[in-house]
Amino acid sequence: MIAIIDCNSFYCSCERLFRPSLDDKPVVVLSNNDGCIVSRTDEAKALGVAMAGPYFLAKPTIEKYGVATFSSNYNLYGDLSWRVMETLRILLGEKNIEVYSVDEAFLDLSEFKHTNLYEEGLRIKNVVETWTGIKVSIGIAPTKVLSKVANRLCKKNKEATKGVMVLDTPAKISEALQATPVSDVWGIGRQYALKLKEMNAVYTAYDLSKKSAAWAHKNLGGVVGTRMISELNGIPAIEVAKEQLTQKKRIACTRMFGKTVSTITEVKQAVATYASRAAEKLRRQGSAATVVSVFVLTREPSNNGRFRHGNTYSHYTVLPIATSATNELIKHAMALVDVLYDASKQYKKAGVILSGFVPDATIQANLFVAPQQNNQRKLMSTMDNINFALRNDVVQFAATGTKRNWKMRVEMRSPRYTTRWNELFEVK
DNA sequence: TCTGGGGTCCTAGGACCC
DNA sequence: TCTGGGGTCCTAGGACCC
Repeated sequence: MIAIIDCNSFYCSCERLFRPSLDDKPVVVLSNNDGCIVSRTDEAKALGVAMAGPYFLAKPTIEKYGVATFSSNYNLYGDLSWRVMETLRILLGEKNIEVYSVDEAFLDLSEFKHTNLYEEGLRIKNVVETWTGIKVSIGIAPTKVLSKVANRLCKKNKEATKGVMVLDTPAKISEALQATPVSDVWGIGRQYALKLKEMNAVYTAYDLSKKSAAWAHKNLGGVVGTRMISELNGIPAIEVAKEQLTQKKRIACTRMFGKTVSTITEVKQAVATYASRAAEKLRRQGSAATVVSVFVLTREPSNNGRFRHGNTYSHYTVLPIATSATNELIKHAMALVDVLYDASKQYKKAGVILSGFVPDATIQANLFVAPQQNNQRKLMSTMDNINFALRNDVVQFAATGTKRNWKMRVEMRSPRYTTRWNELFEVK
């Protein structure tokens, strides 16, 4: 059996941890740039605050009811996420946990064959909540997709389930599938939901489970679809990952600008900053990149009242020799901006994506690089160490600029209680 | 006026090889 | 002269996830 453990309204729960007075009050957390609502509590939901909706639309409701509102504080959430996952590792053993996202993990429960899984779920939930202060819900079933179904239902009915639901018989599974709209199945997104609706006859997860594998292969993205049918029928087709994927295949740093910008200087400063950030992540995982790509997103005039994204323009460079050096990567990224930039346009967003990774060690062993490149490596690691120790990006490349008009807004961020000494929680 | 960011996997189709 | 069939690798694009 497989469990999915999921933190309830995770970002909001993190904020509540340091503001217990908000425990039964509505709370929302905003995305970067204070653009969208990315987390909301049940109380905020009850007031009609839309999930993933733009902040400015929800603002009247939020102000009317005095909903506590926070900008994203990723340092805080990352640290609390680590505490939750560490608790699970202690309880179940590292090899039985797959950390799926910042607030979710799959657990392989095959070692608990002979115990009462509902009781076991309650126990895990209890320990996590006691040790970390973060409330969680647990769904347990024979497959990942079904555990997600269980998790969703137990969240919808916290009182009766006490936050744990086990689907361990065909009858329970069938009942749960009938109570789940097909659009809420893990793996069915907007496009597929629309397609299934147009095709008629598939409204619930149960309806979908009765479709053939061949049908799903044809209509739901090939093997992805056949796996889905198998999983819904209780036959595992998506393994719990045995080893954590620590090496990313692609590293991106992209941001909306705080306001639209139009000069090439501003675009370049932003892109240089993102390249620096991406390069740091790259070095942290011990990789070097052979592909640098840059994209920019423009602001388009008048959208007729309907939201529309601007157009994106992207371009990439394949490097002759892989590198992890910030200055190298910035240099290539700057050349790409020169290609992409159009003075007649206004820009809302830009991003840098690194890919084509090789282990950084191979660079060291390369006899054909000039000796300066090895000095560069020392410079990079010194920079990373200083920035890590002081936690404030004190050492930077000049190309990233000093004024930074384009920097995103974080107007309502709470203190980084657990990761900055000078923002520690204070007790009188 | 104001709509996030960072990933993954899969498929189709083209280029190239023997 | 005959121009098949199977394999690999790459890229772009589409779908999904939280």
